[in-house]
Amino acid sequence: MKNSDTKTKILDVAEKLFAETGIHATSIRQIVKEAGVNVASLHYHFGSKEAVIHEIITRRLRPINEAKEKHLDEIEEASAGKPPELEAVLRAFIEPHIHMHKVAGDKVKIIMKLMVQVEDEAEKLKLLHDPAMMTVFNRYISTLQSILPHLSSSEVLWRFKFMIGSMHAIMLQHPMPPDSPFKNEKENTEDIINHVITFLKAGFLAPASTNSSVE
Amino acid sequence: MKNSDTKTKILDVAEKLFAETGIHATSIRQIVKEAGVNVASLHYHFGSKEAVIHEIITRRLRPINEAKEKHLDEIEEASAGKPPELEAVLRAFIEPHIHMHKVAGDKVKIIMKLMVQVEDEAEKLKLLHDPAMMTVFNRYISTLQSILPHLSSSEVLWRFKFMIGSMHAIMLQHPMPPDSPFKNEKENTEDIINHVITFLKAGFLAPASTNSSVE
DNA sequence: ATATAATTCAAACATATGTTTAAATCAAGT
DNA sequence: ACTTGATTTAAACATATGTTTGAATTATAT
Repeated sequence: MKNSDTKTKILDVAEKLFAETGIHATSIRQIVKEAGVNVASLHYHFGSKEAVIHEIITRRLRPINEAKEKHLDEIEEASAGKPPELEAVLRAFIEPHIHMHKVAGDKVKIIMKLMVQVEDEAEKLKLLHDPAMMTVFNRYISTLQSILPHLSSSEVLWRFKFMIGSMHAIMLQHPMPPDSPFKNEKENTEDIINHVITFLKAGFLAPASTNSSVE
Repeated sequence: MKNSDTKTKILDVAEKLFAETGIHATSIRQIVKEAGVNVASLHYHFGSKEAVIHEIITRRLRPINEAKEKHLDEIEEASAGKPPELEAVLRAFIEPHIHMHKVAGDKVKIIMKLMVQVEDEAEKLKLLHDPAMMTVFNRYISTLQSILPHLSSSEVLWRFKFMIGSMHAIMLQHPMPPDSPFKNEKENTEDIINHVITFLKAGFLAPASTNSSVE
């Protein structure tokens, strides 16, 4: 079927160009040229450039969310009613991202950037409010709360956000300047996961922060 | 002096519009219209739209970096040769950001987004490699390493990056959907700082993560 | 008051953009 | 072979974009 051939070719090329040049700096003409298809063909299949962006993001995010959900299912089943291990929950949440990062390489970088940019754009694409994604988020937050009952729900949510921020830090690969004495050696995926899990586990297990307003 | 009047007016309006509509979705015609100045006046003062973006970012980032540097100077002086307290170092790094967040409000949001977007754009603006900023970064990393000598320099750098990611999480204010049962109550600045400091302190104090490569 | 420089302005420039049109080509079923 | 619907194509469309021009205006200093 030529149909899906053209569609996936457009998505693949667009994703690559977005990652290289940036989303707005990439025109649909560049995309169709490198993909070897006609400009009207893109509109025929997707309807608009925005729809292409949307599809690129969801295509990557969907399997991540499914993996996250599946992992949490397994963990909950294994722990049989009792709150599961914190580390297991953190790994379940983080590994799908890092794994995708490993498979898709720098393309993931643009996904994260796209999400930031998309949030920027008057929220025309409400990907971040995607119900499937939010359902998974809420499940994880609930589980974390059950593991850490002494923390207020607000504090659990903050720590959850810090976790996402840390993951972004990994995937965006904030650059250090070439002349900086501090560099990350080339580490394998497992090492990076260990780094972040160690850091986050300690962070989540920290005692409740003092509240300035009460007393 | 009219000069600085027009310049700052352009910067103020541009910053506001970028924050509302996004950087690429905002044209210089919108900017000059709302600022009440002529389109050529913008080019006269700044030379290009890119230069405006650059100036908006540096204008906000400069005082933050200066505060960070000043705080670290004070801490080092007070500790007199010995490694300073971890919490003091973390507060010195984070408070200037949060404080600016308090003063500039949602405008800060766009600064963070701008930095992500700018990094996107073929790195024409190399703000993230700004020497002043990197010097401060390196000083903080060195100080953290001296406090945590048992950690490899690579692990210190990772935790430093996780800290930046957590700060981004605060400033970008990752939205939760309106119907989510999990929300952050309206908390004051001090509470948020306490949340993140508690989290980060525990994370930095975590033992070294196990390395998968050496046995 | 006059000369010089800085600034503002309306208008035009050049072009890159996302999108649409309508004809041509291809695929599949009868 | 013929018909129908899906797909691809070249070309045109409409317009929004950042930028530049050159004259007009304003500020500054002699």
